[in-house]
Amino acid sequence: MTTKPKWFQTTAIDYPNSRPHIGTAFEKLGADVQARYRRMEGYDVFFLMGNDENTLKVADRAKELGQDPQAYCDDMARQFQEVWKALDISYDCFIQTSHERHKTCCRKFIQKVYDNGHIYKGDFEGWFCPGCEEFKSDKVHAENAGQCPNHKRPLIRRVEPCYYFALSKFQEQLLAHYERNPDFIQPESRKNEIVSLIKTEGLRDVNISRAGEEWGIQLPFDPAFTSYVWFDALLTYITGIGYADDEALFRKYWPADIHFIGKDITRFHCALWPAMLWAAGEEAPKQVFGHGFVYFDGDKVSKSRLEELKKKGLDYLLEPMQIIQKFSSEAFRYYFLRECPYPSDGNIDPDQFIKVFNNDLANTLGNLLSRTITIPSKSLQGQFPGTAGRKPEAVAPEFDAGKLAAEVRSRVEACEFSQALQAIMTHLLYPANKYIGDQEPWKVVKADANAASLILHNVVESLRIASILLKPFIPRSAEAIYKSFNFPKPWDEVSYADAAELQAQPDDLRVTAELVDGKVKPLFPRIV
RNA sequence: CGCGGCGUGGAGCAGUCCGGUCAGCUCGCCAGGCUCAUAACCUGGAGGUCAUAGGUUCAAAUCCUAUCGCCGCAACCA
Repeated sequence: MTTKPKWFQTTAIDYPNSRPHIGTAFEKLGADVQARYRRMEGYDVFFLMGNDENTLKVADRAKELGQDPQAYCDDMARQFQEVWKALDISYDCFIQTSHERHKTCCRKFIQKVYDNGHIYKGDFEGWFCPGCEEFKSDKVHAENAGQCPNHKRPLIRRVEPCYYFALSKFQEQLLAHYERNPDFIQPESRKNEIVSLIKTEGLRDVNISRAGEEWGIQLPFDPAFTSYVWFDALLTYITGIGYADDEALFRKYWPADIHFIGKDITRFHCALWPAMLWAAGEEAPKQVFGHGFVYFDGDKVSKSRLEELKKKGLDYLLEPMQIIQKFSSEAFRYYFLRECPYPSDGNIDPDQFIKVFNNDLANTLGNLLSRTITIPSKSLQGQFPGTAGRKPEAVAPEFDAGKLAAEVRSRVEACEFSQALQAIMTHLLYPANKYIGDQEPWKVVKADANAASLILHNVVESLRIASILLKPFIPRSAEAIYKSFNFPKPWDEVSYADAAELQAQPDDLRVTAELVDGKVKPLFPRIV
């Protein structure tokens, strides 16, 4: 019995005070490609997602709507998962931080950190707004002439007892960790950012308690306080794999292989989180990946921008569910993965969306499938005679399946999804379209059916390779392409190794796709 | 001097880490070919001082310095 290597990955947990938007979807998409790729490569994958509910904003939002906070959270969690499922995000577990399972985990963890002597009681002094009932930073105080920007009332100096996590103690250990594990923070620009932040500003101890709040997790050693959101939010990464209730599962999957996060929360994941884990006697995660953001036409999507888009009828582009309904989940996935370089920022643009879809998916990939199938289905009884046992030929002299598979593989592992897709297009699918045009099988078939069959065989092989390489990106379409022919290897068992060489098949190839009038239904109907 | 990113033919980008094989890709435009295919496909063409100015080098989009312009984060928006 061989044991599969494990792969544990997470995405950032989201605040459910509004519906999932385009940016959160972007994060899940990249993570999903990684998870699907790892599964294909034989990893035992655990893909964790969830919602971060123990924040006052959530409680406030529920109150606004006249709902019980828990009911509100559960409903939002349902809505989030609805979107993720529609997008084919293949998560294994969805955590809600307001659920008891998570709270048990937090208490156990926080108690451990406390017992290990990394939490101490002190005082917090700062500028407090009675209207907001919260402390404001010195910067807010300075920039607003001592007034609360929301309430336009003077901020008052206030001191209250609190608990601190001794983050500063871990500063040197963190810097040493980054040094020893150069891949811990990806991409590299994020790492430079965090290192210089720590070196110039230093790490201060963090106030991890909030007083007098009902919504949240009580500190196990002092129920008068609830936990600061970050101190509980990060713990979802271990809750989901059984930190408090399934030791074996936890030991199997921890440490995480990769945490996908937005670049804005890098410091929490790269500094606070490893320190917390060490404080509780656990290992730090192996890697934190800070992806870029999605902008609309080069700008951030602000409230005012949203109003403007609504007037133009383009606001649907910000609502994942509406894009999926208007186009398809595959179109959605492809656009973002192709157009937005995951490590850096990307753009959503309605015209570009249609261009990318039509060019890559409709004209190149979908059309290639159509033109490959029509000749055998109309002239050769759906067969490709003479192909049994024959090793297909490359569609271009410079095409090298092994090289392409290796490139796509390394791009995917580095989360450079747009480059992976570009490589598939440039090295495989564009040449395949050119090949079929140059060889003119529609003419050849009139004189020599077998010769035409062999030409098309080479194109079918390109489609087979493309479908496998594209499987993590557009799983449904890739499957449809693969299953358009009688390849003996089951779809669920293909891996990138199967795409790394031109393969002979035992039997003559045959069209197995559903046909109407001798033609396949367009896989990606052009958007006009 | 808070931190980070970007500036490449009309548009959007890749290439920059590890200088030469680089000026590449998609769209758009012009001309032609083809007709198997989703009015799809293929070929050719026009169009670029690789932001600017210096420097290093036999050689710079690529390395160094400075300048200009745009953007993001910095404040619980991923």
